[in-house]
Amino acid sequence: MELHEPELREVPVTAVLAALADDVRLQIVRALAPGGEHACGSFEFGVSKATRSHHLKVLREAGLTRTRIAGTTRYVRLRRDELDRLYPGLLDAGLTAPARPQ
Amino acid sequence: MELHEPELREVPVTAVLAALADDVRLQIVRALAPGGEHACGSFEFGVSKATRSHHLKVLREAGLTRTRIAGTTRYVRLRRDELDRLYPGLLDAGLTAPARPQ
DNA sequence: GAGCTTGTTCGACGATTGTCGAACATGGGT
DNA sequence: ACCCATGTTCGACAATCGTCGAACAAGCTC
Repeated sequence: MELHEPELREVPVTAVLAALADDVRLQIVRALAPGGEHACGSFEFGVSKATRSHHLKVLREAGLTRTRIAGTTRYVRLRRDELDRLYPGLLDAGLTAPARPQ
Repeated sequence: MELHEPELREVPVTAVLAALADDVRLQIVRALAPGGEHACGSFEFGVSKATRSHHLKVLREAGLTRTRIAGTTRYVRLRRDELDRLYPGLLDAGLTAPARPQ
């Protein structure tokens, strides 16, 4: 299985921003933010697993996450260091903002 | 004429991010970034004026810009201070990144 | 008032996006 | 070998988005 994990600097900024501009994906990023690996199946955000798989693909191809395959499960982690180096503050903007206004 | 210019904290982060996740709008923001007011018509980015008007509306309703009406022309400016206070680093991420990778 | 300039609004269109169930692939267990 | 668990991929669908030309609105100038 080939996983497409682009270099962050090769991803257009608009693609990174677009990847973060979705509620479900932002929830995934929030869950990933404290660090460590999470199994894909551990994300329970009220969408089907097809949809979840789609969102994880968007995040990965935008250079936001990295995925490790172990047997049948896949572990995802945030590329925080790279993100913070290339776009300092961007991640924090999405993380610290209230999920919903007010 | 009523212009809808929401409080920034009342705008979902995803809306702010989505507003920035477009090439034309990012070019507008870049042009606005140095400061000062720009007439709407001063943006020449290869789109029709209908499309430009649409993008400026998206930016305004996402809380990114403020518009002053003077006669038949409208002057737009970036809400930089508010943006930087609420989402430090977010604007810079979009501004400092190369328009196109490489 | 006539005409020009600036900008918005109104369909319309094609493309993209988020969502799902179903089918498929893969790698354990027993 | 068979089943089960974990994920991906494949249509399909509705909704949203970016785009345009045409029509409209409002204000300036002569």
